[in-house]
Amino acid sequence: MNTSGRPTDAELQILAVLWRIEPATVRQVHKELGEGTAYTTTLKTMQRMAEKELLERDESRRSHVYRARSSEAQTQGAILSDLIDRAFSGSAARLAMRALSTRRASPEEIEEIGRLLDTIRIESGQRKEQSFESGDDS
Amino acid sequence: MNTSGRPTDAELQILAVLWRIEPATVRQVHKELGEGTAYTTTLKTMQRMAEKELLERDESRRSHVYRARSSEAQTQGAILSDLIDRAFSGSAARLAMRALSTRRASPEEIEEIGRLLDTIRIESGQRKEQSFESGDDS
DNA sequence: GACAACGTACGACATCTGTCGTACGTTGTT
DNA sequence: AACAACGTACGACAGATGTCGTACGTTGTC
Repeated sequence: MNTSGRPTDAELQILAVLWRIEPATVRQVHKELGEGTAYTTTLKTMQRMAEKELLERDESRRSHVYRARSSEAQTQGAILSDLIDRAFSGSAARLAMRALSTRRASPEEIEEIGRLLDTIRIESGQRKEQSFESGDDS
Repeated sequence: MNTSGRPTDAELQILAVLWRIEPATVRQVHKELGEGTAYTTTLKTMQRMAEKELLERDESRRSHVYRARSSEAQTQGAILSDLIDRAFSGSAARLAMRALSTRRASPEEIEEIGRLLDTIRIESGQRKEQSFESGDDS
């Protein structure tokens, strides 16, 4: 069974669509997926996802309307957190570097990451100053 | 079926061990995994991995000796590349930032990523200069 | 040589996944 | 009213996965 509530391949594919057009009906999602499979396949998967609490659905209309229960960020974070523990010895940085080394990012994105790093430095800097400046140690 | 040759949970768990102590016998791997499952479970999984070409084994000794066919870096890269496409619209940077925002990294690691960013900047800078600085084309 | 240890090879399962086909009810159109 | 469209609910399946138990051969030890 899945270690966490991690979505399967088919589920993630559906979530990716919902992250773009949410909420949506099965028909809409199926259309977005390119209709490479039978409509009932998408339907079934979304129903199972609703059972698993991955999606929530509004049955007030004839065509039920679905939306993800967790935000895109939360889901991505959960997937990554799981992966970080299982394949990167618990180090988010290792995963990040591996991703950046494996797939090229645009200069704009590189700068964006640089800014994120600055933010993180400041955040942990707050804490750091206390043990840095003060000459005491332990 | 798996989109790519992505290892499953149990397989990744075994790979993680091999990345630390390679090569290794089933017995060793099983021990490292904490023996939470039957020995034959680990054996079977490793045999299946060998069939799938995820592992290669040396049968010259009584206790077969296994090792990963792809390096840790390659495997991690493959897993991430797949995930980048399926959940991050193809952007490695998005994935990296999500990881860094979700799980805290140490100051040392932050600096390490900073240096990686510099390297990437230089690499793409090489190419850039030509279309940037020089007014001529050749 | 007899017997316990240890290793591999297999066969078997229960689940989970991805996929459909079919049944059946609701809406909308003539 | 009659019928085509459209939607959901289900049952079914094949394949992959995670787990074992059992069978059987090899290695050491008394």
